[in-house]
Amino acid sequence: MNETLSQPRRTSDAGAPALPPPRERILAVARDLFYRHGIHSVGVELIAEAAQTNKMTLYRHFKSKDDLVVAYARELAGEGDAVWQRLVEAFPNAPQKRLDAWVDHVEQILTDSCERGCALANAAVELQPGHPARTVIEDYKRRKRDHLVKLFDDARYRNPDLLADEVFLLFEGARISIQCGGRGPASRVVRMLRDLLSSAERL
Amino acid sequence: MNETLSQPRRTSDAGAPALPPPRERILAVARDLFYRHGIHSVGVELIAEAAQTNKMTLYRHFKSKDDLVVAYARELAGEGDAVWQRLVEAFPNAPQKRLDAWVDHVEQILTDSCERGCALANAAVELQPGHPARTVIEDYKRRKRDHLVKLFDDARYRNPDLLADEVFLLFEGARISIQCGGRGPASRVVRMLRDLLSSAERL
DNA sequence: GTAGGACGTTACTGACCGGTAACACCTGGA
DNA sequence: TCCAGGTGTTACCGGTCAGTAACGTCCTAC
Repeated sequence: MNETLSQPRRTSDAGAPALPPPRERILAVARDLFYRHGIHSVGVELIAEAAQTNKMTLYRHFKSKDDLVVAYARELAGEGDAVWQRLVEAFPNAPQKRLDAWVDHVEQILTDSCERGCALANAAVELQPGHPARTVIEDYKRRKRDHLVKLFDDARYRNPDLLADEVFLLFEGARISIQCGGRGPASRVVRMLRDLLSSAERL
Repeated sequence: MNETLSQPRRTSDAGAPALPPPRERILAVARDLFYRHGIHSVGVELIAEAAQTNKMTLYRHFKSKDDLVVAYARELAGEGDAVWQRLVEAFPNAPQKRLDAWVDHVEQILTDSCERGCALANAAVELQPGHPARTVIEDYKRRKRDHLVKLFDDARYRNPDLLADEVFLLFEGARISIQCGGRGPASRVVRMLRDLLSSAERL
């Protein structure tokens, strides 16, 4: 009845790999399952078990499933923002290189790990308008579009706003179309981007 | 106990507006509710009541909710195909006019009634891979892209495939972005389309 | 007018799921 | 040594939802 080691070990004293704290494990698992199967299709119990913990601990860290969903959206948005920050830090005074690096990044996203498109867009589809996570998503998408404008502005394109819209929509369209109809059109989007950027007018 | 007129009248003998048969009412309501609130968020009972009927009748016309979802997807896809068919019939030998009419149609879709983006794309997001409705959606999206290729080919564009991909992705991106972040970028997509088509190379 | 088919009504089942209570356990620190 | 906080375990509640059974009612066609 009295099982030793019923509680997953975090300290690495016994050769067993040290686990991150439960909150991190839960978020990591939620991220994977929400993305792969959708938010509505994944129950909290499944998440807790996959995170090697249980529902009670989950509810000690998140007030509700909706709260977990908000944290999920915030994490994704935070990582997206971090990408931009790293890009700016890596090329603070070389906007063209920054732009090239961003296109490479897009290419990598679209070829690896994009089976189900953009996780935040998918979440927006599943979540009713008014859900607290939706503002997180909408704010992030606006920020992303603004980052693009700045990127093209810094790279001295003539029409950064219009160009940003175009690139933004192409990217969004590529990811949504990957999951309904295959990679056909999306596979050529990187080539389109490069052509578009090389032929667009500059100051 | 014995209510007269408990069954909605279909015959138009008493001034009451004649109702379409139950199956049509159910599909019409499902279409509205699935689109506005998402498939998972709408129960069969709600659909039946909104269609002025009941769950039993619904299950006499559809084997299961999944079956209803498939019919929903098929209806949407069928209407999309009908648009193309009408376009071809209206301008059988005037590809340029056909193209212009299609752009007008896109403009109309994006300005009216697109609050929640593309219903089929949303359904694909909500439905697990392997759901029978997904093949309907994927086939339709592929067909749509092929129609675009033919449209640009008929209009004697130099690179119909690439152009079709570009236009397809812009349109898809516009609709997904409308529901996560507002109409900002999407509001300019029609202008982009016209610019793109007028500046693309022709034979 | 009668038989059959389509529809309405009520009630129910069984499963799932979000969320909570109560209690036992282990660990680290004072 | 003992306390406190974080965690695990079990069991449970209430609600929702897909799907079904049984029966009554109406309309239509013959």
